[in-house]
Amino acid sequence: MNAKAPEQIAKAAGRRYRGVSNETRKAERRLKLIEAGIKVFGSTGYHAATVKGLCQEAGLTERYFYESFSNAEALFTACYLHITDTLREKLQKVLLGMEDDNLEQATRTGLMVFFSQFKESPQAARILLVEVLTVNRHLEELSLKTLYSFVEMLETLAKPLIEQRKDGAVKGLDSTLLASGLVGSVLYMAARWSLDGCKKPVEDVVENAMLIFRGVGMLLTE
Amino acid sequence: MNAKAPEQIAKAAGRRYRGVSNETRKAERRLKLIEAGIKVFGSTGYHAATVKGLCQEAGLTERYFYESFSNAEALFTACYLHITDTLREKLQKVLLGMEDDNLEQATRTGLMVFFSQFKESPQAARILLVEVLTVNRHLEELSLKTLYSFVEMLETLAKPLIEQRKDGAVKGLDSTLLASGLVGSVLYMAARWSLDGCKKPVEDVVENAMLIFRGVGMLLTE
DNA sequence: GTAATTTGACAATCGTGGTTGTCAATTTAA
DNA sequence: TTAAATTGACAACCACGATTGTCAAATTAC
Repeated sequence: MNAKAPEQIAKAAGRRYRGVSNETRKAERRLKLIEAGIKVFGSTGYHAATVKGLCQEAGLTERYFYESFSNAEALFTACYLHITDTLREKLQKVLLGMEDDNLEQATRTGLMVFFSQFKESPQAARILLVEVLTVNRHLEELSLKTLYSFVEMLETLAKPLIEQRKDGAVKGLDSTLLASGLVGSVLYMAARWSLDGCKKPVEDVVENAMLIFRGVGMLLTE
Repeated sequence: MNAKAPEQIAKAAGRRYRGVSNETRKAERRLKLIEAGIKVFGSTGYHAATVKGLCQEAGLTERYFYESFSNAEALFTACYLHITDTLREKLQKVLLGMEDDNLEQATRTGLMVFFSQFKESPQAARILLVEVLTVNRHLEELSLKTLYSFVEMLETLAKPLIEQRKDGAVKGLDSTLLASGLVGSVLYMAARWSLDGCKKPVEDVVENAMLIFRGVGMLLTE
């Protein structure tokens, strides 16, 4: 008996309030909570956050917290996905318009996007890099998968270079390991930059990062 | 009235038990707790750890926990310092015997020490890199200082290279930023390696890391 | 041997925060 | 206008773990 009479369906859909539909209101609240989550989790840290505090930051009460999320972990997960999706989208957008043969320019652009996003929201950066590792096993694994997806982007970009080296001229070369190293270098440069208040212009930071990428590229090609 | 009669001093010193002195027993318990802390904090994470659990792992009861540490944070701090001190010692020992002019060899040796330690105790690695950032502000700052001290080691090693570049041929070069990037690359390679069960021989991992270092070195010298 | 010290096990207390429940005020649909 | 839905504020309940306290068994000093 799951079928419902028309008026029951209408009832389930809820009524408009302040001019907005039920679903829209709910979605707005959810988004507010995610934004508050990024702010709170990213500044005081996941484990110092409380449901009450998250609600206060979002300007909502507990009732609406549990409407959208079953607990703080669930909200955190939503925040994390929100951040990675946004970043991935931005990266893909700029990389799609790139020429295949201009690896240097593609790299530079990708780095620019990353560091800009980082400067824009250090809280998001902290969630992305640190907090996610300390919430639970599930999120730790998710983070590894995500990191890996970025590593793969890098490997795809650099594929031409590595192919040339299939002859084994660099003994024991492990492209995944290498790409992980490059990703790590970017993250730590961003961390240092952030600690110093992001004073140095993004362009300069990118140039320093490019030094590392170019160095590796040079060793792989010559 | 802080002066004590001789017998009171003797009393304060405690009596021997199972053949060991008071202070020694206390020190042994402290060490046991630190070792248990590294194991527990490094596997289940700082925030999932409980005092009872730490005591159980150490084979001691709460009484002795509070004898040496006022709370879990205090134990964590002691664990962290234990790890960094050990690592720093090891690094300094191998680097002291190095020739000044053989930068490549010094770097390789340093990396070897680091990756070996990492393989030996992934728990220590986790504490060093992740957990420390999520305990409290104080430890976060301590971690930054520590990281910075390693960055400085690197900068000192590489000083000759960077001096050559004082002429500004590399625009906007920032040695601290660059060194942070290199440290980050090492850490992330270690993380990836660890995730894959540390199957690949340390030597190979070091070679891949050397690729990044050598690349940077090359760009800085030529 | 005996009293004092040390240890081990564990109960008792207490504070914090997650989750649920209540009620009055606001807004809507009719 | 009026009943129903929605919202906001906040109290109530509950679970968990930190810290302290108690007591008996083991060990020592004399």
